Order: sequence, then C-alpha cells, then structure tokens
Amino acid sequence: MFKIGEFSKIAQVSSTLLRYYDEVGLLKPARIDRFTGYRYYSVEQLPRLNRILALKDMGLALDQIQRLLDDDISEDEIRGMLALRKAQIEQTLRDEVERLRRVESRIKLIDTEGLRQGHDIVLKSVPAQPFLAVRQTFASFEAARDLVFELRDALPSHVGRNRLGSPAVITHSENFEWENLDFELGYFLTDAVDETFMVGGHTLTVRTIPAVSSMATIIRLGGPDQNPFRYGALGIWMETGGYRMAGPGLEIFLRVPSESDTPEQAITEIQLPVEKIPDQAPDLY
Amino acid sequence: MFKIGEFSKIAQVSSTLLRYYDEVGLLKPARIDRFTGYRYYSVEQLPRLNRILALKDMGLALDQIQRLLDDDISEDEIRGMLALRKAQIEQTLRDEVERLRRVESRIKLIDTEGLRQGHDIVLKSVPAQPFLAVRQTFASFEAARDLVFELRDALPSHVGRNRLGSPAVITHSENFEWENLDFELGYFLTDAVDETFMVGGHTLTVRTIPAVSSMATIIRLGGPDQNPFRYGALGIWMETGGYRMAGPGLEIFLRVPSESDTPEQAITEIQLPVEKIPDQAPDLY
DNA sequence: TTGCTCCTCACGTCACGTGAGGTGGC
DNA sequence: TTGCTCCTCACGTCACGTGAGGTGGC
Repeated sequence: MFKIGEFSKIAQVSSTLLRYYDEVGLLKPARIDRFTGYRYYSVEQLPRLNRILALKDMGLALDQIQRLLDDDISEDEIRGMLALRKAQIEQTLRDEVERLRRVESRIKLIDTEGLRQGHDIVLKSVPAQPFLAVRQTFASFEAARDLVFELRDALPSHVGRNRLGSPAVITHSENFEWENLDFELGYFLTDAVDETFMVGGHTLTVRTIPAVSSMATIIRLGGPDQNPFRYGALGIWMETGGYRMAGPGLEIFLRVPSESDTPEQAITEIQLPVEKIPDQAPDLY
Repeated sequence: MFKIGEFSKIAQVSSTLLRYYDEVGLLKPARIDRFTGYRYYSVEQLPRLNRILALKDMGLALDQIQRLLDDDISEDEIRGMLALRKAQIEQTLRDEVERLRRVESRIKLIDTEGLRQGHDIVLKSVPAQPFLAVRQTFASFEAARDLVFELRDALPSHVGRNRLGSPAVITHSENFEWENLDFELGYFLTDAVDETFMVGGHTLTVRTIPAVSSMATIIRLGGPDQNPFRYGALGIWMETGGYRMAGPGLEIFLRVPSESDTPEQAITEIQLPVEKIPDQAPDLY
C-alpha cells in the first residue's frame, strides 16, 4: 500500500489527478483511513490507471473511459466508440490543415501587402443550403434589383415568412460585366421542399446549393459600383495566398435598401468558392 | 443603427456572442440606450467584427485578437504571433496524427486479439533525460540487481538525494537472454551536469538519453521471470499494430524490493522505442 | 393587449492546477 | 520540535450557450 505521494511517483502522475479520479469515481483508492482521510493505493491498481491514461491519450472523455472500463459495454460498442473517435480525429486533422492554410495566407498577405491591406477577407466553410431562384440574363444591375424588390413583396405569402432566408444571387457570368448578366436570383430557404412558384412571369425552383469547404468572403457596403474594389481585393488576396476560383460566386444581400433609401445603404456579402493551387503539400509523416 | 438581433442576423453570429464581446471589450456597441440598456450597432462595425471572426478562425485567443486590433502592436509582433500560431498548429497536427495511430492500433488489437488481451500497453512520448550509468556485461540478473543495491546505498551521498530519479537499465543485448547481459545500468537525474563517479570499482558517467516520440510501455509486477510474458505481449502488440523496434529498450525500476522483500514486490516499467512500419500514409490533402 | 425582443444575472462546460488554511506522522 | 505530507474547500481556466425572471416597444 502506498500513500498518494508515493503512488503518484510510481505512476508518474500528479497527486491532484489521483484525487480528482477518486472524486469522479474513475479510480478509488484501495483503502481510505477513516480518521485521517489518507488515501492508500495498491500496486494492483496500476494496470487500471495505465489503461485510463492510455484511453485518455486516445482522446476519449473521462466518462467514456469509465463506461468502457466498468465493463457494462459490449465489444461492438467499444469498437463503435473507437471508430467514432477515429473519425473525429480525422475531422480535426482536416480542420487544422485548413486553419494552417488560413494562417499561412495571412502571413503571406502581410509580407506582400503590408498590415492594413486586404484584411477584410474571411475564409470560411459554408454548409449546403436550399435556394429558391430563377436563372436568367439581366440587362443591368437595376433590372436584377427590381426583381429582388418584386420577390421580396411576393414571396412571403407564397412560402411563409419564417421559411425565408436572405435574398442572394449566383453570378454565372464568366467575367465581370456591367450588362447581360447571367444571374441565378432568389432567396435562401430554411428547409428544402421541392416546389415551383410563378412570380410575375418568372418561374422559381428550389435547388440545394452544395456545401463549400473554402469560401472566400468579403463585405460590400454600398451598391454594385463598389464591386471593382471588392472583387479587386479578393483577386489580390487569392493571388498572394495561392488560391484560384472553384465555382461561381455568390452575392448575399444582407440588407436590401428600400426604394426610398440610397444604394449606399445596401450591405452585401460577396462569396467566392476557392481552392488552393496545388504545390507540394507539407509532409506530415 | 441596428438592435442586437438585427445586427446578429446581418453578421450571422449569435446575440449572445455580441453581448460577450461587449462585456470583454472586443466590440462595444456604437451606442447604448441609457434608459433601456439596449445595444445599438452600426454598419461601420461590420469590418471589425469580420476581422475578429477571421482571426478567431485562425485559432488566436480573444485577448490576442484584442491586442492585435487595438493597434498597440507592431507589424513584426503580428508576424511573430502568426508564426507562433503556425508552429502550434503544426505541432497539433503531429500530435493528432500520433493520436490517430494509437486509436488505429487499438482497433486492430481488438479485432485480432479480442477485448481482454494486450491492453496494458501504453504508447507515449518521453522527453530527453540525463542518465548516470555504467555499461558492462553482467553474468546474470542477480549480478545486475546487486549493483542496483550498491548504487542505491552509495549514490545519494555523491549526487544529493533530490537530484536522483529512478534507477533504470538500458538493455543493449540484441536478443532476450538470461546471461551475459549487455546492460547500461544507473539512475536518472533531474538535472544534467557532466560528472563521473567511482562506486565500488565501477565508473559511472552522465549522458543524456534522447527524447523518444513513440515509446511502447508496459508495467511488470514481479522479477525478471515475468519478462517472457511482458515482452511477449509487447511483441504481439507491435505485430498487430504494424510497429518495429527503433532502438534499445529500457527497464525503469519504479520500486526496487529491499533485500528482505521477495522479488514479487518489484515494480518495473518496460519501455521499447518503436516506429511505424511505413506503408502508404493516409492522404489528408 | 399580445407576442417579440431586449436586458441582467447565474450557472454549466472539461479536466484538472493552484493556492489557502489546517492537520497527521516520523 | 520541525519539516514533510496529507486533507478539504474554493476558485480559475476559455469562450461562450442556456435558462430564469423581468422589462421595453409596436
């Protein structure tokens, strides 16, 4: 029998940790002195402690370890827990690789552009979302804006107020243009139901925009006349970071000015799916 | 000016987060109503919020972000912070890859050996440590044990009681033998000072055992007669996990029985440096 | 008047580490 | 007697999320 200090030295863990495992019931001392409260551990408890540490090293939570060791769990369940843990670690690895890319891009950006340039760009991942929209060619931005107004007035009664997300446009045009705009224009929905609506001669259908793991985004305050500056900033950012476009861009209208407002009241998030131009990947193995 | 709910929808964050950032001073509302306490935000605060979110996505802590945004920091310091963060992420990646290996080994072990076999083995990394020892050939385990007793009695007066760690032996013998044992026997030290000691005709010198990133370890309760079982378990574990030896093994004597004790009182940690036998590495990119 | 939104606490999270203040054992 | 070890609280960590209980605004 060892006192907690001796046992902690043998097992190479802290006494605090042993007291904590006693408190949560993971590893009770073999004996506790009734009068002094001293904890006494025996060598036979070493294998259990080592098993706890091994499972902890795999990243399992303490309550999982407890269930696992206390045997009220089948071999298949353990297999399931470990398979789940494996999937989680693989996800963590992917996330951290992405995070590393963001940090590297930012370092490169500071090195080439200085501290105060291009730092409004946020690289994020966006989930798949249902989008109710019509794709057509617009003569001008004004024509597109007019359809947004029309939809804003008409759609709530068709689909219900609280199923409606933000209005947005997918810019299918290959190059940046001021006319003959190939736009897919409509509203994001909070749930996906296959539906078709007629609004003022336009046929709107629901489709699910797939998830994008690397989306470069920037906020635009003001109307389309700000686009050259914003898309220009995105272009510089992509070039210094070693990214290229990986699909059509989006503009999400976070705030649409009413007819009485000026266009400067608009708030728009520009989104561009991007991918890293492959060079040699860092070798982690 | 927007109330917190509107602003949270535009920025696509929760109101709770905005209140929290107000509380910690990261992002104060443009105006607070003196009477109602309502927070009001303006569009000009969107870029700052987006910068906060971008830096958070890189894994910076909120107080770092605050220092970074509030400008009392030079470009070089920012570069330094990001470089540090980059190094941390790379370390996390290496750690998670190791973790993944441990989980995969455990899954394979359960698949091939069942639930109750070989689960005493802990794969861990150990830091570099100074080791005061003599290397020589011992006729038998008993001869080695006698030198341990001798050192235990003699060394404290030479090096000081609290600089002395655990006694240990590095097993240089190629194969497992019962005689003619090529052992490096001595004590771990808590600090490294180049020194040489003579104890009973043996010359002990200090050298630093290098760090080992993958060390397979198992506890042995009892004397060397338990070795075949313990090393056997390690062998099975290595084979199913796809590991091979990567250097000489160690035995760390966590508890040395006194002369009056029986050998069964001994507690020893067997350590074997291992490395993964390379196959195709999982492709994360 | 009724929802809806806003407010301020207070608590929970996860696995311990770090004191503070006091006591037992050689 | 003096260190040394042990004990039990209580608090801090990090970045919020989740109620509870109450109030303001159309």
